[in-house]
Amino acid sequence: METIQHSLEQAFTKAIHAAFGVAADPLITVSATPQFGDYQSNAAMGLSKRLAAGGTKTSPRQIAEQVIANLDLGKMVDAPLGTRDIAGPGFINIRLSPSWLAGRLDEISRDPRLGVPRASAAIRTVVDYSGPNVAKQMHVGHLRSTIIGDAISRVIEHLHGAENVIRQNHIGDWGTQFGMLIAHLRHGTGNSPSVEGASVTPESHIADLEEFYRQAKKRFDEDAAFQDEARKTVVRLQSGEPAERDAWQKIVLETRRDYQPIYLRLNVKLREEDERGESFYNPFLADVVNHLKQKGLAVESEGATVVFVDGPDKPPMIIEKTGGGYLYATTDLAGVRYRIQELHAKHLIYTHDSRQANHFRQVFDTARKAGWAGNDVQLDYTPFGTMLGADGKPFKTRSGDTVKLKDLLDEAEERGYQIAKEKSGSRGTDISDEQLKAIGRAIGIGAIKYSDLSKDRTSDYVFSWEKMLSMDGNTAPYLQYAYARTRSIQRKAGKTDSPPAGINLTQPAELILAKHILRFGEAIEIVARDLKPHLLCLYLYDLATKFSGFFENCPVIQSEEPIRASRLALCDVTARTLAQGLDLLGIEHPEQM
RNA sequence: GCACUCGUAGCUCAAUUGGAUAGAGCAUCGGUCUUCGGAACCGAGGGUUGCAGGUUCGAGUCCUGCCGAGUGCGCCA
Repeated sequence: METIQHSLEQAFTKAIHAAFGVAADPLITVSATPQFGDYQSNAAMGLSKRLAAGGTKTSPRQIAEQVIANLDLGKMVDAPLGTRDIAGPGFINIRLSPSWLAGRLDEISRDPRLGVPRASAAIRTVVDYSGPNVAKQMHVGHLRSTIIGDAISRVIEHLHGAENVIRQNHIGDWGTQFGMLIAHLRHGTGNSPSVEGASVTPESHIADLEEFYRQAKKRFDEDAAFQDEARKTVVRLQSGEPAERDAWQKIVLETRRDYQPIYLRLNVKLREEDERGESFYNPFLADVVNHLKQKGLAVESEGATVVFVDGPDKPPMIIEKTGGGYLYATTDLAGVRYRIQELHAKHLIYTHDSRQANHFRQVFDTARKAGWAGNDVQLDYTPFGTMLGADGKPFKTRSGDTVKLKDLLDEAEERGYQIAKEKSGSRGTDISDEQLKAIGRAIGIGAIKYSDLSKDRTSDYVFSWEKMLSMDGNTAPYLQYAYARTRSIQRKAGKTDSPPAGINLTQPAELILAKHILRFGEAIEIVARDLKPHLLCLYLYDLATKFSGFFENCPVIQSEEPIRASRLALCDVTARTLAQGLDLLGIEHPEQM
């Protein structure tokens, strides 16, 4: 099923071509205010200029007139457009027919995809996100990448099919820090992590490793001889020495036990098979460097092998260190090549924080010049800002430490549980404690994810429990509540034997809600185009708000048939759209709250 | 020093590849309703979109300069 916007685009493109013999984007957008109708075409002004450049001077309004004279919108409108639909400098306003909208909504109510079209040509996409580090617990620094990357993946899956989206968890399981860690392990400190002790719980393992990491780092920073030893150890590890590899593997396994449960709690789809850590690319790195050398892109400089991406006078990208050893630029280059050549991806997306902007710009630029990423491959870096505390500084614990993700999720679930308990108590309903905990999880985890996803990812955002758990405004609980209300109405209405006789839109609030439901596909397409989940949040918030308006003004259960059936159907499509939207964000939606 | 990102109402955030009169929530103030889930509704005030130019029929959005905040910048990732 096509979106309304796309149908209008086709009709207008045809009309423009018929009138002027040119192909032009009709620039169809949703109208800002109802007085200008539902959609508008903004093409006439630009077209006037374009035709003037070709020697034909025509005013935008005249152009608009000729466009609508050639326009056939069929039953989408009650009457063909006329001069009264041309406004301002040459906007063409389109007011859709209520009966056509009702018929359309009827179709969508029977469509499992709710009017969201599949991509016309499926494109295989790799999404790189999360990327926790070995020997460390996940902390809030990983949160945004993990949930934004997952939401982007889900949306693209919905359009291009799950088989065309490959998640890649580029974990930090390789690199210089392992030289430090292994060297520190070998020298012994009296505080070595008990990486072999089966009697030790996974949690305490990780806690030990973190302390161990701190000690190793301290020693590395203070002791020049130790630094040298660490560098040599990395080289031995990277050339596959068994002793080093053994120590390394133990550390990796311990870390994995920490982050997989976190993904499950976050309702994030990353699994162990999505893992392609830095170590995975180890066998390809020498070849990557050789290839770049052969292409003349990589050169020796001050003992290292580098690519002067920005010219000889600017700091280069280092791909091999003095004395051997590769860096994360080399690994990412190998990743680009692997994803294109082996995974056959045509679209690579990297969801990492904005501090990596320069890094990815250099990697992409080099991958293009090296010939790995051709013109048929799209490379996207989708950066995001920092999570801030109420004080406007990076989010930390009161003592100034980074917040562990596990602790954050514990608190979210507890706060969600308290809300669920309080609300159910005030309503006097009978819900088991187990159910309350499940609802509390949905609320708490949903709130954390939604408060992040609902903001434009490029800017920093302020973390606030109070705001994200509010029942008012653009929050997860508000949307979850709206969903629960739709389901509550349906439950109260009981089973209706007769299938809905069709949807009728008579009240303004019904029409407003219906029009918005019909835009779901457009919203999803925009999210996929801009890779910005907050636009989906915005759509869902508007949907919930418009449902609320409908709910206030249009009695459902108390209405007479056939209005009752029509409104129940409206509730049902609303519910399913909310549910589908929240699913695409990876946020749960309990049947009752 | 160079580069990138950002600057919108008191606060937190929107504004569909440049479109018409810049919108929500919170907070503030005023009002309404014997409720299909009060976790309600209606209304008001609040803006020179950091500043100054420029491009355009049209700029919060694009360009230049300045101010302010953040981030990155040869052997960590």
